[in-house]
Amino acid sequence: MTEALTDSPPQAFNELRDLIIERRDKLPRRLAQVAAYTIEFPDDIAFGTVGSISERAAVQPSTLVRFAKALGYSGFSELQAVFQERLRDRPNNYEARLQSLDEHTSGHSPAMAAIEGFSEAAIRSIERVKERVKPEDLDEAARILAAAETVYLIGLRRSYPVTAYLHYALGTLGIRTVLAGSPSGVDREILAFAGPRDAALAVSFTPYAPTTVEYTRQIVAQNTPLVSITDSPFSPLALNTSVWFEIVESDFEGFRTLAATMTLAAALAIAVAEKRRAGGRR
Amino acid sequence: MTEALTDSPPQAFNELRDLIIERRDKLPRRLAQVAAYTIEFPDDIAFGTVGSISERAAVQPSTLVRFAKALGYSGFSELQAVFQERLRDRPNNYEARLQSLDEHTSGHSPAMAAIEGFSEAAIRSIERVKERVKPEDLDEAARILAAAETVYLIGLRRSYPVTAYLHYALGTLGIRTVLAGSPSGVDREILAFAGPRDAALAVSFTPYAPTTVEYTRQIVAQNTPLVSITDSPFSPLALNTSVWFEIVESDFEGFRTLAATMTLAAALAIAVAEKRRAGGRR
DNA sequence: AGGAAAATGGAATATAAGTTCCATCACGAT
DNA sequence: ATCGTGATGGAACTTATATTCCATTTTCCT
Repeated sequence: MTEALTDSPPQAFNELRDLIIERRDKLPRRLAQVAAYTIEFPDDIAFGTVGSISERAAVQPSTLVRFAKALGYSGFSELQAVFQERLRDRPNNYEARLQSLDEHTSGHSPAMAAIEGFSEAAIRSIERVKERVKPEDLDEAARILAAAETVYLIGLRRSYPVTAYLHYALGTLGIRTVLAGSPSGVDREILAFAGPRDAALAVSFTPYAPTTVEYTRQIVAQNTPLVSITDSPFSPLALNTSVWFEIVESDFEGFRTLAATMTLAAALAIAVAEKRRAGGRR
Repeated sequence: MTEALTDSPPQAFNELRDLIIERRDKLPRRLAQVAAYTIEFPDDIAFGTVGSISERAAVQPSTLVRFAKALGYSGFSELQAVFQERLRDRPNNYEARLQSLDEHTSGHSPAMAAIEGFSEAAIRSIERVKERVKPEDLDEAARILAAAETVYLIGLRRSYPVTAYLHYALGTLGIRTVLAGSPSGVDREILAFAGPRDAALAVSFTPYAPTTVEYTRQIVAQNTPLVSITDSPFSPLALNTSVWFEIVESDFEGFRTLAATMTLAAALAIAVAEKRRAGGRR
């Protein structure tokens, strides 16, 4: 059996990469060839099979196993896992930024760790909004809300701050809104006033408050156009809705911020205001 | 054999995603369950094996194959390939990513410009929080709030969503809160109950709502410790306050999001909860 | 040049993976 | 209530994958 390393092989891709580069010229010919291939086509290592990779790298399958063992892994699969980790859970864009965040985090007070953790989660979430929200949807939502005489805002529990914000934001922009979910408790009666010439905006995340779902049903039944913000295509709000947005807030220690949702809400408010200005008064 | 589709199944991830979402509610129970899992954990589909995925998705291995076939693929492996493509050949280096981001930005609809603009503003604001907030301040604020019998939350207008969020967040963490600023209009009387063994948290930004300023004066006069979140050292809230945080939300076209404030609020909530847990009950 | 040690290619093997099949179950129509 | 269709769970089967083994070649030292 080939010699194994005394200490355990790297689990992080970057370390592994460094190790391969460092060892490269001490390795025998075929193994060096594999080393070069792994550095050049890391994605292929992550997804390929021993057979397919060996073919493309022009070596024998057994050579790949040897290579992994020479690096201290128990077999090729173990080495492959490291290459896969690199591609996993990568929230597309801000990886580098987040990584530097992680480095800062360690060694701080628990309070500061919370700040860093939530910042990281918030930035990720916002990034995702940018990627996922379709311009057409935003335009359509803005059109609906801009055309409404009154906008009914529906949001309970965690979603309530969002509707409260929109209540404020749309209010300052001269758009009449009615906020459901406040402690008044007469929401149903208020929502009964909504008609086809109004519009409603509902916000709800898992676990969806039954009341919110019920309200949206009522709204739809009254032929009032509905725009929703929710966290999954399978959310009850995503059905029967004129337009809906998917927002996935990353969590930190099981707790979620509202940063991304607030960002979308702000954009929506501005878009509505612009539509109103452009489309003339109604 | 199960029915196959007439036209070929999607090779691009986004199309596949849309297809799954569209078909979701027409699928039988177990297949719908798989559908939800694939949307929620696409990375797992890309890297897992039929065995491991079926275990985590709580279905039989055969169900995964059925799911793939129901979508028109020849088998699970073919569907998996689409999930892998999504992760392959993604540019790693930071600059390239940012560049592609910029390219997306320009030439989009005004609606999308709003999303991009607010996202940028929000991320910048959050990063500033990270830099500016002092760990000692956060610790001290958490200590004050954790020691309080009741936490009084003061926030009007744009700040109201923040206190509403804290009302919810602290509530779920088992901390008694009273929310001022809601439409009830009896805030002053409610705040009169606050004493030295309680604490208050006030949030206010320019232009500072006179009512908020007045409330904080009242609170301080009653010897209730006060934590503030505001946007300038010269804010009326920064004076006479036990601890205060400076949050500057970047604006986009004169409009401000609450992303950074929400992030700080979340961190504060967690920090308080941890202090409570660590420090025993009072 | 001769020999030992290491490296290599390729076949053999054991393991794991994906797929198929069938008995059973749930549900809707008659 | 009964029948029939479709869905489901789980075992059986087939394929392919990673790993091991060994004969052969290469390398390097004396």
